[in-house]
Amino acid sequence: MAAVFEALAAPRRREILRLVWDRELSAGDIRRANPDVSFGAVSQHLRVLEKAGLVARREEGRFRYYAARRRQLGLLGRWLETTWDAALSDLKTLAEADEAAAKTSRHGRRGKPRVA
Amino acid sequence: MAAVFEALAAPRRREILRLVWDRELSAGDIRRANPDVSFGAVSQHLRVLEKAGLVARREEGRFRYYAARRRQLGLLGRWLETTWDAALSDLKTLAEADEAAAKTSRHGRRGKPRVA
DNA sequence: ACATTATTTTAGTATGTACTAAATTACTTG
DNA sequence: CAAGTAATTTAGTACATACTAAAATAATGT
Repeated sequence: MAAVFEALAAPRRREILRLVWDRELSAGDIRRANPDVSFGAVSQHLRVLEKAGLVARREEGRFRYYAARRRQLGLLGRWLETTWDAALSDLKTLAEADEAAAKTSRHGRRGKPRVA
Repeated sequence: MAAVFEALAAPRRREILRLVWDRELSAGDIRRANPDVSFGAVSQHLRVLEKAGLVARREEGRFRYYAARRRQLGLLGRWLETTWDAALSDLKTLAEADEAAAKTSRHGRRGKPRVA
């Protein structure tokens, strides 16, 4: 359990886990999705996730494919999913409110955008 | 979500959360249950847990009582419970195996104890 | 064999954080 | 009010860790 929480404490690793949640990606794919970080860093994060049992690794030629071990995560996995979904629908709600406001005023929003 | 995982990443905070899981305890009680750490450290941990929404704080006189916010934890809370239960039953299994071994040999165990 | 591609490993650095001791705030009681 | 108790806050330190650059490992293609 300790390893699981330690692994999920880092935002970068949560992002990686989410990235491989419903598709298998190679280490390079994951690097490409995180261009602001070095390949070495990604590789290190993957090792932490793997040791925590959060992702599975499959070797194929010179590629290493990673995928979330959703089955073994059980309730924790489902909690993650609902949390991610909630965050998404919050964004959706904001966007819709924005849309409605723009329509009402018949002008676009001014001032600071609501979402950074 | 970030705050939740960051809070649960520290073993000491997981222990405190577990301590207030099914009873409300004062900061002093929690300190007394963790005699190897200073009161200041406990207080800091409690603040982290509270900011993450994991525990609720109630003031009464000069006491501060803390309790886990189990309701709001939903599936995550249930996952924690099952994990803690699993760890417990592992210990139980070990103890029973030990007991059986002792009975079979009609002597107590020798050598290193199985659980540190 | 050599160059190329994919990934991991290592060494070093910089920031984050768990901790302590001491100062501070606030309630309670003689 | 003064003394004692409960808890928090602050400043400082030691250790953990996220990161980078570069070297190492390994499979593929020419």
